[in-house]
Amino acid sequence: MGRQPCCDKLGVKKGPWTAEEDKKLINFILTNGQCCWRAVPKLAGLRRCGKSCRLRWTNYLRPDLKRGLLSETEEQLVIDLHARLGNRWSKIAARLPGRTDNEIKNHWNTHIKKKLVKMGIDPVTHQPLNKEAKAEQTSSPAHHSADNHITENSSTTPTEDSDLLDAICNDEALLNSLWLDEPPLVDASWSSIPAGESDCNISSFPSWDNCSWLLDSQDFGVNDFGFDYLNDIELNTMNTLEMCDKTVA
DNA sequence: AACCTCATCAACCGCCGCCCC
DNA sequence: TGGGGCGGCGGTTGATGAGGT
Repeated sequence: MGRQPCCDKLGVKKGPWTAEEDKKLINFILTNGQCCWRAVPKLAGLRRCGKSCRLRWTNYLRPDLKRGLLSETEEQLVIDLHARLGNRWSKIAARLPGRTDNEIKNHWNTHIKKKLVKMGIDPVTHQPLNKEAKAEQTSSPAHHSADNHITENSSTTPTEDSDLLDAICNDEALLNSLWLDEPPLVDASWSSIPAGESDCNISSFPSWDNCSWLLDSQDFGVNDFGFDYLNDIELNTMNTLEMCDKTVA
């Protein structure tokens, strides 16, 4: 029936990734860049599906990922974007540098949904759950009521956060662009590497000269520390650096 | 200490749309 | 132009840990 599976199921490993597999995948992408995910498992020596490799990389190993809970500003932004875009997690994630669609989706399902219900807002429609809201429904778009509720219930939000959110929410050009396939509005993490620091042969990546920290500290994203830390790490990771260099060479 | 329940999140599955031939 | 291949997306699952009894 239907289409063929994305990869040969025989001999394809599933389940959680091991550190060894992560290393192989990182090394391969450092060397070759992101290309032809289907071929990656074979070339990288992994018994994994190409999709699995892509997912592992984009959701966990990518160096520009933030880890940890979403900040209040990010959460508010997710709520507002969801009110306008619905479950288009990738579109929403594109507006939150360092966050993945999977992460946002998970956070939505585990935290924000409950939060909204607690606030009396339907997380699907962003309309008030009580009936008196029905009149309002006819006169105002979904995002307006959601905005109002969120604003009313976020008295603890710092002023600058509100300003940022307002600026984003009121920027019609930005919102319109969400429907287009424009590049992210803000994604400094890939472009913040000062010129000259990157000797890497992967032009679209930030500097990977000091990448080997990743092999030992994969549970953290670059943004947990800021890029400056890379220089400090360099001194402490010379041994693993050598390993990385050998692999690249 | 042992068991149970719930929450979290990494990973998988299947569908869709784009691109190329 | 349509069929196949591939990447990407969103929904869902299941392993694991935390908290409660």
